[in-house]
Amino acid sequence: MDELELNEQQLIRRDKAAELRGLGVDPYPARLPWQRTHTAAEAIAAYERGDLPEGQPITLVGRLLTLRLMGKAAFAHIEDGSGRIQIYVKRDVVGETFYNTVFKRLIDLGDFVALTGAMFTTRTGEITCQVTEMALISKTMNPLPDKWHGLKDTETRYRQRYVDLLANTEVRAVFRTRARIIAAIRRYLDGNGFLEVETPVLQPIYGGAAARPFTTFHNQLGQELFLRISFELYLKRLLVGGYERVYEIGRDFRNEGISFKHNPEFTQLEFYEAYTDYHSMMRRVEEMLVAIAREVAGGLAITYGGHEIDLTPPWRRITMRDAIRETTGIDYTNYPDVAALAEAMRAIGHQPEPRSSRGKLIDSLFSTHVEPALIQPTFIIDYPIEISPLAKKKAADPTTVERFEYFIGGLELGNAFSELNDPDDQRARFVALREVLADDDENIHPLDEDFLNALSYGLPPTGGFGTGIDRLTMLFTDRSSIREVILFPHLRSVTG
RNA sequence: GGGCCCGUAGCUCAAUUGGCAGAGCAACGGCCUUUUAAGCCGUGGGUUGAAGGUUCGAUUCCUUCCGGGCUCACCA
Repeated sequence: MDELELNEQQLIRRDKAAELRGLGVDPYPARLPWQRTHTAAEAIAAYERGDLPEGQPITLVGRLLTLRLMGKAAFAHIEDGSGRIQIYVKRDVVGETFYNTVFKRLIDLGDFVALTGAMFTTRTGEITCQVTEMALISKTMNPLPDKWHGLKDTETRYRQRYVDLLANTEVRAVFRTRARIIAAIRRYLDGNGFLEVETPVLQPIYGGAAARPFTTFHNQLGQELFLRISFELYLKRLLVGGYERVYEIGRDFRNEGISFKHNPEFTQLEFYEAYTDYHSMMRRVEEMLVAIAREVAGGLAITYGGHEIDLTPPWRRITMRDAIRETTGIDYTNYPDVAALAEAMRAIGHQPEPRSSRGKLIDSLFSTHVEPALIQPTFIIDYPIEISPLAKKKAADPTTVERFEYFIGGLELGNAFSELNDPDDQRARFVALREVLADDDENIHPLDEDFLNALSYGLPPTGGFGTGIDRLTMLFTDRSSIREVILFPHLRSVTG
């Protein structure tokens, strides 16, 4: 550690560690001096139940968080994984040498301690452990953030999440909720006959979404590989293989801009169900979200961004055409060519990107004027075919596909289709897409011949669905940025 | 990538029109045996993100760079 530049407080703590060693106290002992008998929460609950009579010794462990030193006695709070508990340390009880030298001078806020003592209630009514013996079990070399304000600096919170977590209990709660959401999803899908599977993260050909991939290289094979941008094409192969219901929860990687709702790697849930279509998928999504909400929100009413949201099914279903017509007055079916639609958009003050396809214009109209207002749960159904190459056409209208996205709190949360299972149509769509993309983008998607081959062996009529776990977590924890629900969000590396 | 905003002590934040860089918590020394944002007395702690410029004088104004936030673009 030669080149470490230590500040005053770090130097003092190192001196204290050295002094402890001089006294024969290891600041990082290999094991606890006493076996822990209770967590903080268990000790308080047991005392409240009357299971811990006055004087019965217990052993607690935890991090020292606050200290109120009053001469020959002190109150403090320690915190373990279950919560906080107050402790009371009296010089007469723990001994003068320990109290004056170790406790008062050499143990700091932030240090981990073990202690034995008995429970009692203070004059002000707080359940407290009166310490008879205490030992340092791990020394902290940095001061903790402000005990009242916590750690606020956004950059430090993300770069040093461990400090954020230890200082801000509400941040720990967010990631507990995230885990409960994922557990609820698994429980729901497992309980409904879905098989959890794992498909390749490293793929020779990427597909299933319109995103730029990260590329990597297998040295021994001399092969370029892509980090997956979706699971879709692999999961549908599994339905060809005979599984009727499959799902995967895992990481997707997209080499694109970062925003409050985009992280380069994010967690996705996709599930596919044979012998259904997008209408059944809507009912499944409602049912699954209800299961999650009951689990993590205790009911179907949640608050997001100051809005009261009611998740009670059935949710509103409206076609993209009607949704756009309702808010902008533009019925895009009246403008079959790109130029006319762009002109109509300019007439309402919208400035369309010059070289957009018709599908992109419609999408842009939608995301600008409709999406932000979709606060209550809403299915937007029936999308333009140009922006939906993996969805089945509507029988009555070949310009439109059987697809929905669902929105809650103004957030786009997920996407689903009646899966396109005609191999020839699928090939035609891939080819058309390639031409569109090659036109305005260097990002040319390779044709996945093996996927087309799989379709040629027969994919049953299938409903498929994908949703972002990170955004779901934003919804259920009322966070406005995806970085608040990813433990270690991607940040630019610090160079200078 | 574009636009706007931000970066001051370990943490949270001040600093008037360009005029001696401060407070609370934390730290250090002392008093205090039921406190809880404990209290009281005292002390130390700064490359004001970095580099350059303007000026008698820059935390403050200008330029470039680094990092972050919001936003736009991108995201079938």
